[in-house]
Amino acid sequence: MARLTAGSIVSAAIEVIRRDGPDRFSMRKLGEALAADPTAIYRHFANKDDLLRAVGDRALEGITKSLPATSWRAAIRELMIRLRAANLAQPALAILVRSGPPRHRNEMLVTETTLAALLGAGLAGVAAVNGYHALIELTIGSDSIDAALAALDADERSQTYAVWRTAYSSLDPAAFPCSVALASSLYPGTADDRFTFALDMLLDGLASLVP
Amino acid sequence: MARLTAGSIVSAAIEVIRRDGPDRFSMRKLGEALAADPTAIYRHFANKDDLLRAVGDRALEGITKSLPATSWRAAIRELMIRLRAANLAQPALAILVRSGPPRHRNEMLVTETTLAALLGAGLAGVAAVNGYHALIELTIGSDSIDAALAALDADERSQTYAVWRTAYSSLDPAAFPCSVALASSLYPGTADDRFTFALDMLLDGLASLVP
DNA sequence: ACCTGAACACCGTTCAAGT
DNA sequence: ACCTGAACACCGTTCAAGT
Repeated sequence: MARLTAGSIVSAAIEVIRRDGPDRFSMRKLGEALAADPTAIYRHFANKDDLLRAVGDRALEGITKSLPATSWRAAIRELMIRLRAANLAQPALAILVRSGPPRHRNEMLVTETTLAALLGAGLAGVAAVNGYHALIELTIGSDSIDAALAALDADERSQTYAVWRTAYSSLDPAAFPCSVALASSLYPGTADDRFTFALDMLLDGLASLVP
Repeated sequence: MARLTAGSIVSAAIEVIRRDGPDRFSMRKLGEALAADPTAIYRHFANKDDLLRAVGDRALEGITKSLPATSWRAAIRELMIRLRAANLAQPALAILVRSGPPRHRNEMLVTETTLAALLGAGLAGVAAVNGYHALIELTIGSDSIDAALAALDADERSQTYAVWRTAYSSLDPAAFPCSVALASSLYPGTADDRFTFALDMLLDGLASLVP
């Protein structure tokens, strides 16, 4: 019925993912949301991965705008925090690291902005590239770890953490002394807090490369 | 026919994953490998996730044995490199970070050994816990990024990187100057090299917390 | 040019029935 | 006690046929 375009398909996909969660997203459901046959989507995207990558790029819209200009470090820190937030809001997209070449504008802008900040800090080209890859590995990688729990509401999430802590505290203290002693401290704060700590530690390490 | 046990199911699953790749692993295929009905597996494992977690733990067998005793840093570095290697060898298992409480011995040992090393370095309990989470986020997270390419052979992998570099080098140099200038340097070395660089940077950051 | 609909080749999981 | 087999409720994708 409705004339399909790449843009309208992406918009509908975002809505379905938001409504049903990323695990329950399917081409059949997307077809239903578009009031079109699911297979019509294949005229505009090669396959589901191709579509999800376009959805992912839409989630990065504007991500490199108005970053703090105070320091290279503050700019990168904020960019990675935004990248993480975008990924967690649209999980299972694995923006920027899917197989297949990078083809979308916003993911390219993340790369460009990060490299520019590291070069601006005074890093040599090779060090800047290594730093870029390290930041992406931590940021995108941690998303894939946290995505499942991020989908839960706050209550379920803290219950989950409580169960996990209990698992560590019930271990044999002779074989697992540190785990038992620190069980109640595990999973401190929010997943965002833990990511930010890791990011700051990594940035500390990268800062030591600045001449 | 054959009497099924949890252990024999895990062994058969490892063989099927090794043979067909993790994406093509299914309960039906596992049933065939066991010469049993696929649904019989549900008598021994609650679901596919539960089974894969047990498979993952088998891949961690002995992972904390004979770590370097020279320093806390060397021990953790080696442990994380091994954890990454185990994850990449059995991808899609996301060892240590699946939802559901940690219940398996080897993943518990990774936690215990890491916490012990950080406490031994002189970190306070809270700092040790934050450091542990940071290390796991980077290590397990980077696995999930690299798993797809790790499954390719060396030739296909270097071709893939070449295509990605070309995508960056063909950008408009006015809008993407750093990406174009550094395109040929992107994805340097192996994915293992890039992970090790990131790990060393993170360990540098954590070392600065040692009193 | 664009969309439909049947079809192919699969999934994970449940549950009544068998031995 | 343990396993089978039918069944349910789905998947992604292809391709000949329609408009």
